[in-house]
Amino acid sequence: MDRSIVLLNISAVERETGLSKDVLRVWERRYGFPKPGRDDNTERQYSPEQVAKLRVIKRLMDTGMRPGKLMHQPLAELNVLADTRAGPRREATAPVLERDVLALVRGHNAPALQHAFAHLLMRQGLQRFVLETVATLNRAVGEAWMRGELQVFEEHLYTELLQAALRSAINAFPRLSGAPTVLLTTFPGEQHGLGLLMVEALLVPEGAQCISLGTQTPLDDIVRAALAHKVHIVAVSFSAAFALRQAGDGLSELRRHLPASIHIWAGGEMTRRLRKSLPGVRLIPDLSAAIGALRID
Amino acid sequence: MDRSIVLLNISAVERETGLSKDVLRVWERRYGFPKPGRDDNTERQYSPEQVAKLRVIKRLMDTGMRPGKLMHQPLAELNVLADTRAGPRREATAPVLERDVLALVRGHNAPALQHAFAHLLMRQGLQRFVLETVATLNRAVGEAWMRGELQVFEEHLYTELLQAALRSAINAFPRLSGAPTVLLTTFPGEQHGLGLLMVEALLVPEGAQCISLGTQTPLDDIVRAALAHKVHIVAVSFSAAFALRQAGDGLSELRRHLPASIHIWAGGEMTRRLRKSLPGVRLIPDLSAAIGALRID
DNA sequence: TGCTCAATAATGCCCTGGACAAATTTCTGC
DNA sequence: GCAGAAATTTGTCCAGGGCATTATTGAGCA
Repeated sequence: MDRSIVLLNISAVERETGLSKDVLRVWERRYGFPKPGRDDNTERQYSPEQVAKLRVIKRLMDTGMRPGKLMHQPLAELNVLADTRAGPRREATAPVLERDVLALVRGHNAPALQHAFAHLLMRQGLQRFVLETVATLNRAVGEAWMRGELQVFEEHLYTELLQAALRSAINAFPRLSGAPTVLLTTFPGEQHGLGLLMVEALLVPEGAQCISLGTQTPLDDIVRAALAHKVHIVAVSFSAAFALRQAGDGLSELRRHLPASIHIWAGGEMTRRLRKSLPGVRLIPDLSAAIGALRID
Repeated sequence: MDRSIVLLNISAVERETGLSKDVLRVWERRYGFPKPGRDDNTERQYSPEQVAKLRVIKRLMDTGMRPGKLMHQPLAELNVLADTRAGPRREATAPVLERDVLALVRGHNAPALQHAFAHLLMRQGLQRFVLETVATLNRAVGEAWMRGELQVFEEHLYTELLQAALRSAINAFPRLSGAPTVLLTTFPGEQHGLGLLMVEALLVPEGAQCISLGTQTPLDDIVRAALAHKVHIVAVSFSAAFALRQAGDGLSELRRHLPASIHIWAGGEMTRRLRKSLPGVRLIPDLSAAIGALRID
């Protein structure tokens, strides 16, 4: 009853880390971590420290590392790994912007952050804003988060304000008809919609007509939607965390059920980890590739 | 390997219906439904019909019905129930709008739908648009969906275009400082952000300063965010599907961890089903109540 | 009749421990 | 140095049991 806010049951940990109950239990069995305490009813109670470590582990795994190697390292080691993993630190020239924006995020200065986005957007134009600024900032925010320098709510605020800015800018474009029509969405289980918005922001100025279904559209609904809207391209976005297998299977399914005349694009962080190539699916591991692909397809 | 798109494994059904694997298995054991086929490896394979029925059942349960009663009714019966449950059909006067909008949704006419939203918004103003039009349309869409008259992707398009329209309109308001500051978000597990946007659309014209964290903010991050941003009010939104228990527990936790000077609002469909009152939490079962509450708090 | 409180039933969620397939890594022989 | 086989790692599924909470029913009483 007076359960403290600091202890989470297995469902809560599943929600917060994205690791299924089965995985949490089997890790405990196999690796001895996380080994949560038990409540009166012998049910698992995870501490915030365990959850924090789980989050870092999950994030590292999303970049391709394997759990067996990570599980027993102390949090500090993991953070070092995360740093290394983050790739060579950006040179001292570019990061001014990142540093400033991160400072606003960490300073909880919502109005200034909103203003900064609007300002940059106006100065650079929508496409350049997305390609140069947003892509860089996302990476910086992701890395800061991985290093534990950013709280969840700070990342949420960043994402939310950015989405608002992009949405407004996109809506400001007149909706052209004709040109290629693109259906945008994610698979069930993929909650991150920022990628969709970024693609839309790149394509709309090119004259493409984008129809976004938001996140988590069931596979057969994607098919139905593509046919109903007579789109030329179906673009699906995946964050780094998305399960490789599920993505591959799903994309093959899509390919099998869509007429060959409809192109399929798969974009987002995850696509960089895909080993096998998927016939009939164009990988867009890089945002700038989207514009190029549009001109080809 | 050549798994057809029509058969789903238990994870997929969990994702698509929101019913946990445990629940799916225990229902099968107790009620004999859903009784999926098995693949070569004796793993459950659910048919689309079963999933459709599960969706309807879930939806009915979200309005307070119990599974034992529903499980053995044929789909047709369930749809009748859903109809009844939907409350007295709106009179023949109002539904013109709903009928028109639903027709656009079902006709997959994205440009016209977008235009309709923009038009109504301009004519009515943001607040009236939300209170009168959006609230009504949401109900109509929800009911049509429950009756199986709307596909998932059609509902997605509706939601997405509506959110885009609201977001643009909200952003067009100058951001005032001073006035009460409101933190908006949902609990982990609640993915529906439309409610947040609707509240924001009501409050911003009143001069309130809204800080939205988007959906699914962990509890302690809500607390940290509220303190960091020095907000006066924390507003949490719940769709009908949200687990009553989790909501009650979470709200009590929030209340315990926030200083008494910060008000807590709980809104959304779910709050209509809450039995016990939560001390220190203001229930906003009705959108129009939000504006009133703002003037009091 | 109507109402309160207790007994009973319904329901969701958690647990253990086993099994297996897919993916990855390591080994082996050329 | 490398292809292919063997071993290991890892995620997901399964069965069936238990318990706490919530809803419903029933009994006694005003």
